[in-house]
Amino acid sequence: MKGMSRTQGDRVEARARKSGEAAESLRAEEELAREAWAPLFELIQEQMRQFPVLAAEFELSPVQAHALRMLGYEPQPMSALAGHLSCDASNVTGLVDRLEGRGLVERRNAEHDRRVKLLCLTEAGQEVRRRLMERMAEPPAAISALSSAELRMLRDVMRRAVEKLGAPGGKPD
Amino acid sequence: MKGMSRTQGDRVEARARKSGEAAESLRAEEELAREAWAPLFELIQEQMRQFPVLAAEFELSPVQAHALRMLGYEPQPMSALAGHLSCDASNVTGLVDRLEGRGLVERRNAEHDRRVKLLCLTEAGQEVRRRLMERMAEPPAAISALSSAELRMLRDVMRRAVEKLGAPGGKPD
DNA sequence: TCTCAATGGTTGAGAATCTCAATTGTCGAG
DNA sequence: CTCGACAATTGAGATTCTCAACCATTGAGA
Repeated sequence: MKGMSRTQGDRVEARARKSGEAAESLRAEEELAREAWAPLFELIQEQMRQFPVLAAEFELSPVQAHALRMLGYEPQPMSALAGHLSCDASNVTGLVDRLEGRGLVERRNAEHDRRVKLLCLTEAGQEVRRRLMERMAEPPAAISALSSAELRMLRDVMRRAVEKLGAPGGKPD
Repeated sequence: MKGMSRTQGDRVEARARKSGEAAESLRAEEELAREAWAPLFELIQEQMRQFPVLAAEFELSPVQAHALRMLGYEPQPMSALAGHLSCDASNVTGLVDRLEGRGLVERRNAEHDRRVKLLCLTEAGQEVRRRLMERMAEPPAAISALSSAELRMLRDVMRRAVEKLGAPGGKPD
């Protein structure tokens, strides 16, 4: 009921050791989390498998699509994009080269620091991104086949879940 | 295995046109599906981002990890793996070369057809796969932070959702 | 039986993606 | 002003990917 943010793992086990019943209950909850995670993970795998196909609809590689998604908000330095993509900075250079070559992205100099280059979408880039995001917002068959009641539950629970992630990118637009 | 992806949209609208009320209800349900999908998609993006890191824990590339996951059941021909990975057959050759080079996978000749080579995990491969799967079954913080009631709902709804996928790989083990 | 199109896998060319190490230009603290 | 830190780039080398061409085998039909 009170779904306070609860950093699990060690802390949970430490508390659990204080009482046999509590320990049992917590282990049950952990098991429950695994059970809930399993089908979710199935869906994720399926989506991961399809993502390259989806990106190809826009003649983008998976990484390019991901990058485009991340560049939707305000201009970001290359290093920030590298962070979002969890990859080396040197990787981003070539990636941006190709996106820039296609006229989807622009490098601009930051006035406060001449080392950094800010990435922003061009008009064309914004348009492609808009269509891409729209396409990605289409729920897959597995989801849209659920009943209204199920959808409502799913929505509410998942909203509460992602709230706890700190929500690095997803609200605007 | 043709175009399952786009089914719902058009068909829903076609049915909707038959009745004003029904149309409204269906549009509402579609909107609901989008609302439920959005936070789910957030989570998926986050997991996709983390997957390479997770695979690296086992010194595997993302594709290798995915392949290992798919090879858990019975021996499969290379073409089947290509299908699971949604990639060209020629791609699988090199991939399997490297996995075989590491002693995780074996090519065996199928007796019923001398063209096909069946892929099976070695002992070492099974062990790595076991640990990999165990690691992937750990729910992320966003999920395990939910309450028991929420987890139960999520589990039940998601189980019903993935049932409709035909479940190509996920039960055994 | 012989032929031949289709199939499973491999090879080679070429592009994109990735990491690591080294480089260049810039910033900021001592 | 100097020096370590930082942003981005470059270059080498590995992996992943697609496409086209290829080889061996299969299965079916003349």
